[in-house]
Amino acid sequence: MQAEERQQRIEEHLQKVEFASLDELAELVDVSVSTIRRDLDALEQTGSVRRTHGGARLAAPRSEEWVFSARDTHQVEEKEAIGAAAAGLIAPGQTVILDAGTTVYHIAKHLTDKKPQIITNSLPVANLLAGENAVEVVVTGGVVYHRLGVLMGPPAVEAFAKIHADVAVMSSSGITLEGVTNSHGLLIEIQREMLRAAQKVLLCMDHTKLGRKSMSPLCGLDEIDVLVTDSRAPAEIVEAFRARGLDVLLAPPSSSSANGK
Amino acid sequence: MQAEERQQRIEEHLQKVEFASLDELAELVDVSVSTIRRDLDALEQTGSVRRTHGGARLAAPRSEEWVFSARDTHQVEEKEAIGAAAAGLIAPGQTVILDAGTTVYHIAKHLTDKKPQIITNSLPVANLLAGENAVEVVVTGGVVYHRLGVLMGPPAVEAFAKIHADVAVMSSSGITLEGVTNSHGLLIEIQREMLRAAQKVLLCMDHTKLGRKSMSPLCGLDEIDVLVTDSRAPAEIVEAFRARGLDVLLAPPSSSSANGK
DNA sequence: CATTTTCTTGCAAAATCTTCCAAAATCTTC
DNA sequence: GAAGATTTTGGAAGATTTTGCAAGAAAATG
Repeated sequence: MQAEERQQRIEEHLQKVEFASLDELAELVDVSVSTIRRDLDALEQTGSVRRTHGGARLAAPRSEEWVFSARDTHQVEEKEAIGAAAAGLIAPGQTVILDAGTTVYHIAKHLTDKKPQIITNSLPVANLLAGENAVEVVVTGGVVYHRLGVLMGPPAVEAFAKIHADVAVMSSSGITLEGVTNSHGLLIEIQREMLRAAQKVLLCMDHTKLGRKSMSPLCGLDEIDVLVTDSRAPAEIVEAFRARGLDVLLAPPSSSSANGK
Repeated sequence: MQAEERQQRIEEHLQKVEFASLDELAELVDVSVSTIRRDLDALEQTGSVRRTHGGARLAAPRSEEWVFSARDTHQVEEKEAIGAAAAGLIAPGQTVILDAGTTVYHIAKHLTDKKPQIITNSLPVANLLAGENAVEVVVTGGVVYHRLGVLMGPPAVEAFAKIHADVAVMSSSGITLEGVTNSHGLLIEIQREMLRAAQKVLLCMDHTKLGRKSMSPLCGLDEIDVLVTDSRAPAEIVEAFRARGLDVLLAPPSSSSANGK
């Protein structure tokens, strides 16, 4: 069996079981544990799998960007770094649209100093910022989509249709040279209104989303002003985007963090 | 089993039972108590779990982290009792308007069995019910009022103006024979629309609010269908309301309570 | 205040990781 | 095809981490 085939099988297996031990994987593809170690190292480089002691776990179960959970453990460091970097692009007092999605949630945490006016359709974000009284939060109406905490439906669309904002901070589940795509079709309409309402658009996504294409097309690259991603983004993809005139900001690994074990 | 998988299982278990002893957890994942201790320390670092003597509990039991829960140390038992009693007046599948305010929040907790459709302008309520997928939650738009998590302003008013509901569950800060009053002037307009939209109106308030009058008049007694209060309500006031044709429901002290402490 | 339970700390055994090397497989080049 | 170079694989030795246990400290219980 080829190395690639093996790694693909490992990845597929992890899709099912979420966690697996080295022995389990070694038996699955019938090679030694040493080889499994090397395969997992390779898979970790691409970001799809994370090593643990004695085994490995899936880096991103499901199409997680929209599955909101306070204890989201996937690419947390990257998202934190993206959050800090993206917040640096917001000027104090600006009117900011915040999309739903876990990456944007991390950005929201860094915005309190800027005393912004926030408009959002994300319950978790509204929740997070509602306690800060330096921040004015406007929530769109809509039906709550279970698990995600996103407000959807006509009221949400209309709310964005009526307003104007300085910046929109958005995320999606894929971007290629052909444009930006999102896995969640029902959100597309709302996101289009966000794009329209904002003067400047920041698209924030961790490196695993680069080069990926998902179900529904959202917009072209020309509608994005800055793509904010983390420093593990493959250099050639970043270059390709830059060549197309897209401004790409690579968030440096969190040096600010103090919680490093 | 890997450390990470173990910790995830512990967390999931705590999601269900809220509290667990060390022995219970040790048996669940089949390791020694020492290891459980270390796992819990790790989980506590991430903030998802809180250690106690002899066990652990969920760090954030639901999202009670709302600011208002801090001031909500008053008449909690009464509010719980009112919550259970008022929930009994709601039929399965009904469309229910939920007001903001701590008393109504307690009612929301008892509604999940009824599979209702909820319309609310309260972020804490939306938050609480967003996780339940038997419940459909519609949120009005609006500006978040700090501390309370209420959505206010024209979008909130309009949202209620456009709809119709079977029941409105409301609260206010005072009721006398002259009518219902509320201390928060900005909410009055929204509450008037709730009254108008609903076919049946439940007014829920603990006994300390009876006979009190506060700043802004909201409506007359004839617009209320049932007043739900706790059993410590003064008998003569209750009689007076009943004499005026108002239906008064006295919630019995919570016999159901098992969460001592 | 005595008893029981739980917590901390230190340590040794077990499991796992890293690094290195030789055998096997694959690829070049002729 | 064959000889040599390169890559991949499996395994072993030593370093590192994790685990379970035990003794004394601290806390809860009545």
